[in-house]
Amino acid sequence: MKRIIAHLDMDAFFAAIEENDNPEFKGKPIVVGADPKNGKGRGVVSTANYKAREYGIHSGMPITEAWKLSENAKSQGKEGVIFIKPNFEKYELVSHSILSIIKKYSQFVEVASIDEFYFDLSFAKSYKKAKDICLKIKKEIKERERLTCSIGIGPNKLIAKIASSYKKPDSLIVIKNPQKFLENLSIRVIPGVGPKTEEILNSLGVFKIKDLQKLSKGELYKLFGKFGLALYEKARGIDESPIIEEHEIKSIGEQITFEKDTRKLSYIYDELEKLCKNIYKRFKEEGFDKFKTITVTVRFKDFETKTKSFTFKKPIANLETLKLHSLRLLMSLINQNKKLIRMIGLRIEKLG
DNA sequence: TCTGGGGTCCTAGGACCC
DNA sequence: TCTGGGGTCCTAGGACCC
Repeated sequence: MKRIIAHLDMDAFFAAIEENDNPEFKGKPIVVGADPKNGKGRGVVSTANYKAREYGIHSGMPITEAWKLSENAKSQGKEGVIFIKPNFEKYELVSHSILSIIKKYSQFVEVASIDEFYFDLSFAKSYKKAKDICLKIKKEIKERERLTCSIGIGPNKLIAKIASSYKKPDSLIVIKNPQKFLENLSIRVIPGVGPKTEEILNSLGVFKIKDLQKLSKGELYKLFGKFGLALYEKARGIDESPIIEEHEIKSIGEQITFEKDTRKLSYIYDELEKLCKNIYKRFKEEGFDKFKTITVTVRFKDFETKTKSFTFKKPIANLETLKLHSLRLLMSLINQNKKLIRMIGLRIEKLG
């Protein structure tokens, strides 16, 4: 049985929602992300709308850099960027609405992130019919939420995913011949190939997927281990991974970057206590009542990042124990050196 | 003035058990 | 002349994704 898989990716999701909610933003460059604080803010761009992308702004970029690009644009008589803090509760509601639309058309849906979904359309039996279904989904999302999305359709999740991002925004692409489709694409479009893997492959003269296809399984295994074997398959458009309808929660964590690097212990303790309380609250809300492992992270001024974790012999259930042990782990990390601290984080795992 | 916050998965060495 | 060997858990770090 040949599968037909679709991947739906919302276009500039957070920014598009904000545009809809604030008609006065229409047609203007918008950045959802950290507060730029006149060029002194800490954090990055979460989503830039397409107008802001024309200024060279993109997600992941330091917010200070986006702010500078906006100032430059203003000095050239162009419109300044509107900076907005993200409202995840709001985006979560829209995400649920999108999911409910997709579920009207497909029984098997995977929520890959707040703005990405995989779904199975094998029952349609042909790419033609699968495409018609996706056109209807796009139309319904447009009518109900006034948002556009890009959809890729192919024989598996890998191809569907690459296809959905091939011609954003507002696209719908069917890939009938994965081999040919992949040939001239950059290795970077393969999920799991990030900056490090790209650099290693580039150094071997591998830039496009057709170059990658020339490396043997053995060579890739030597370079990347288990991931290398997966890469061998991906380069050929092969991917048998299933649609996962329910993702189980494996860990719950939070982190906070301070406005200014500090070593003021009373302040750092207070922040750690807040992390404990928030995480514990979410842990309870998710219906868990036990955890076994605590991991504390400290990022120093120079960005060096250390973690320390501790696993209890028996599962733990109370907030006081979390506070006590996270403080103990934090202290041992802080006492490793005298550097100012930029960020602290806390995560609990082995939930039950 | 660089570099968020929420996650998952993998690796590698050492401990420990049978 | 010998220092097994496989499985699993814990810990720290790193790559990657949105």
